[in-house]
Amino acid sequence: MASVEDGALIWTRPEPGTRRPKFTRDQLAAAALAIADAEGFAAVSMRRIAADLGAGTMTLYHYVRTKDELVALMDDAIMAEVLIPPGELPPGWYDGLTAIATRTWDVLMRHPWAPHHLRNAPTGPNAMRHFEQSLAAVAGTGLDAPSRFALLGMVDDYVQGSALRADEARSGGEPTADTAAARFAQAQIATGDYPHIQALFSGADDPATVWSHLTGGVSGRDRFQRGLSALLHGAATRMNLTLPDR
Amino acid sequence: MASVEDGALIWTRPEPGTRRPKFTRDQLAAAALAIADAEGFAAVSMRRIAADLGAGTMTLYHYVRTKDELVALMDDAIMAEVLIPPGELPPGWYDGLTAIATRTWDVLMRHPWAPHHLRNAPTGPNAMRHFEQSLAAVAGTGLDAPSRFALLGMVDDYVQGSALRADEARSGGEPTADTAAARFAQAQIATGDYPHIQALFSGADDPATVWSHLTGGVSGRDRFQRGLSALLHGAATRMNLTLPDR
DNA sequence: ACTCTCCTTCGTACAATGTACCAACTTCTA
DNA sequence: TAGAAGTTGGTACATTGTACGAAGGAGAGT
Repeated sequence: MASVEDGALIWTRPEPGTRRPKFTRDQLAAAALAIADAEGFAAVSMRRIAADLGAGTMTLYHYVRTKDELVALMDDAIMAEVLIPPGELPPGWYDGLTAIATRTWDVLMRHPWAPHHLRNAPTGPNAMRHFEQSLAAVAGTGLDAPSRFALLGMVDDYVQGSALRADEARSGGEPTADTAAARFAQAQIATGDYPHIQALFSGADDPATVWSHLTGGVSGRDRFQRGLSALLHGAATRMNLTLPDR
Repeated sequence: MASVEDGALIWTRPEPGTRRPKFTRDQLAAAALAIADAEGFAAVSMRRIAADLGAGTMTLYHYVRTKDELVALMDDAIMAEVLIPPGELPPGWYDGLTAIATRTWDVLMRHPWAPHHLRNAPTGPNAMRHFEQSLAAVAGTGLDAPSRFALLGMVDDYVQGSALRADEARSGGEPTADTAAARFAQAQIATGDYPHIQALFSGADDPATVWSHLTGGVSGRDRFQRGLSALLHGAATRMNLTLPDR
């Protein structure tokens, strides 16, 4: 797989189209996205995308120089979903950032493989629009540039981390009952070497019960929003920002 | 590549050793870790590890069932670094969590590829010890189990997100001058479609200058700790926790 | 209409990877 | 000294990304 660094980014090269190509880059990205959502990112191979499109494998390389570029296209398509439609950004830094972060989280939950596999994708046009939108949200804070930047970074860190961990939990974390991982954990706890974990799990033998107790029946989305709120309140205190009174 | 799910976890199977094997699992993990640190995770192949160890490729499969298991070993080795030595955990939930999170961040910075590639690794013994240690840190808060769990989750989300983003920034983010990505971003900004980004970058044409201005000359580690502090303060407010007066 | 150009398609081929299979070697036990 | 079983590693195969280059087809110039 070629590096991202050689030559110009895909968005700087015009899409083929002087004659009449069979496909567009958007179609390739859509096909790839569909495969990833349905069967996971690992199922996305050049051969597979081409097959779904009814084309020869090497045809894809007329639209894209490497698979990494195709992944960049996938990333940009997802960033488009993240964008808040023009005019719908709530006023005020707190509500604005909350809206953006929550929407981002929702999108990432729809494409759970994304945070993990699109990590190396270069910044595309939609990622830039997202950044622009984020800056717009904090424009009214009165903060200087470095502080605004830092605030956005903190929020982004938290969103990414949450999405990543939520995916992890879904795909074989503690909740499901009889996985090898769960059995191993049970056995380890039974040794008595982990008193605090043991206390956490006390009162229930069924892992599912324990899990729902630990999460307090709160959905992942609510947990995400609570953490976000804590983070924003903490940041507000440190940066002397006004919180909406509510 | 086999799934993690089939059969028992590697830690439940005894290490070969009834006769006199040439290697130990720890040696495989150490060799793999050395390769990943020196040349990136992509350079870690079974053939390569074996070569470095002076063994035939298939020999590795006597110690490990799949490459995923070897990766699990790598992950567990890193989690060992994350553990705070017994007795050195500072008292108090705030200082305890800060110590654990910071140490974790430091370790992840030493193995920048880790947060990205070890994501699917199953929970091993050292990960459990880490969890136990984290629970110990919040034991004195008086919080109930779900709240303690939520607090740790928030911190973990933030640490993972920060480590991930720090790695991203290092490996070809904005700072470096003349990458294809930087040139693309410059060109986009020049269109005038991104007024807020433009304002952010105003006053300097040199990307490196802009970057150092945006980060305010603060190191990644300091930025991490400030965000962590904001998060912990926000959580303290929401959960009625006592902060150390300082 | 015809040809020439070059845009577009895609079959073949190759290097790299994880790993199944199995033969050979080695070491302990009877 | 045999036999059994633990340990090593060579060969082979399927799967991946993609380089190369031949073939098909649309439009321009005559």
